[in-house]
Amino acid sequence: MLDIKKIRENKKDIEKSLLKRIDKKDLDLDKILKLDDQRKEYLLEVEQLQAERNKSSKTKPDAKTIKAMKALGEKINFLEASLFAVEDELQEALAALPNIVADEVVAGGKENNKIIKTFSDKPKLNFEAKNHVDLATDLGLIDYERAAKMSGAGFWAYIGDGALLEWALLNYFADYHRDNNYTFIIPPYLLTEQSAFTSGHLPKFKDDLFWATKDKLCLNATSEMMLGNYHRDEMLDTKSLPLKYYAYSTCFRREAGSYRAEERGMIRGHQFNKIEMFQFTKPADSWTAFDELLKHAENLVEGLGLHYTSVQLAAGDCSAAMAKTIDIEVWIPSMNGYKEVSSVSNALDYQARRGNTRFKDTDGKNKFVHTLNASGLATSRIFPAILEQYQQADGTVKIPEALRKYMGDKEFLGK
RNA sequence: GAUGGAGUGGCUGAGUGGUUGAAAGCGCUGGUUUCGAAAACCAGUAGUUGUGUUAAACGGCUCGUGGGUUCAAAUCCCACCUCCAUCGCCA
Repeated sequence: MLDIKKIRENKKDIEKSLLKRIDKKDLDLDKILKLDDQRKEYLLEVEQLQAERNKSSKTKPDAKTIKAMKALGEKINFLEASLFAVEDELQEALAALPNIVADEVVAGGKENNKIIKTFSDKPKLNFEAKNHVDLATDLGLIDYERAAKMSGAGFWAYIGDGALLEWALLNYFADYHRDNNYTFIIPPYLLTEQSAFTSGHLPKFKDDLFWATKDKLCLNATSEMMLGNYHRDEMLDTKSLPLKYYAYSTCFRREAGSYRAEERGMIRGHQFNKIEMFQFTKPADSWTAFDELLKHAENLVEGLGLHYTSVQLAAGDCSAAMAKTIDIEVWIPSMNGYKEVSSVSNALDYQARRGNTRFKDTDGKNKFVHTLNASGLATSRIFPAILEQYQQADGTVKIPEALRKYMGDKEFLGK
């Protein structure tokens, strides 16, 4: 949610920023300002009448005043109906606007994304390399068939060393964040409609979420949904900022529609595990925090020795709430491409405004915090990347050094 | 799931229709006193929003949330949420 006051003050700048990500025909700030003018007009009128009524309600009024106040009450109700209608319309129009983007974010869609960093090289596989689905199945790490029997397509079960590898990854991530003094949260996995709305996933992603309709709850698609709500309607202690969290949750996504053949296996499933980093900062500190989160996410992938690129997204490819996003994409040889393993984003005050999360600044004014999030990391693409990038000619997979201590010092999968 | 109780300012806690945005205490801030401190005493101390130059001043709204009754609601009515207690159920 953008600040109507800022729209009023910096209309030109905001317009210019928004046009980087949406079409001119979808943008009408003048209409929004006009609605706000109208809102104020009604508000003033209503408040004046209310003041009049309050004055005569201080003491017991006589019969004549009661009659007059009754008429006044009806007038107030009538005006209020108009006021509420305008307020709703304004709210809806404001909610439909995406966030502004940072200056350095370029206009346009995916085609304008820019690689800003490349780590390591593509591994040289001087033999007939297998894809991760075959590797996982041949090595007995993942059971796709029985998972489908139990739960249908789009699910898998980790078994044996596969489960240990998954567990090792999560431990490796969690330990890293713990050592950086982030606070660990294991949130509930089901959330209310209100929370999904606050996190910005409703109404847009309604069909991408799993619903426990009887209880009016939905399964979280990312713990970002929970973390964004964690301090909803709170006044944070200024001294406590920045608040740094990492949360583990299983994530559930309907991913309705069929997958492309290349997205077989665990590249895109209904359920996966992810640790998410999240920060609540003072406005002045959010870009420093952004760099920190990016560094942490990159360190995690680098610690596993995986070849990846960091990509700065163009305005149209960032999700609506985000002012800037950098994706970390890991190399999946069998796909001859890179797949996202982390998305590092700064929402500025866009989410905080929706969630009403504020702090009292040194000047005594209440201000909205800035929120940032970054995966740190999701396992479901790291796992395949490890299998494929670390596969050996004999069909085994070398386990990245950093994970071995979580797997009984095992060196190879399949040996 | 059932029954009962509760939800008031930073905290504790009064308040069942009319100058109550809210007693009192605690806490906090300033002052008096003191070499300094404590104690005591005095004064101040909710949020949000609107008009206004982010002044002064004035106004609206806010006693869990949302509706309703009334000229007037913290106070009466309805629904919901959360917490506590007891009972029931329980992978």
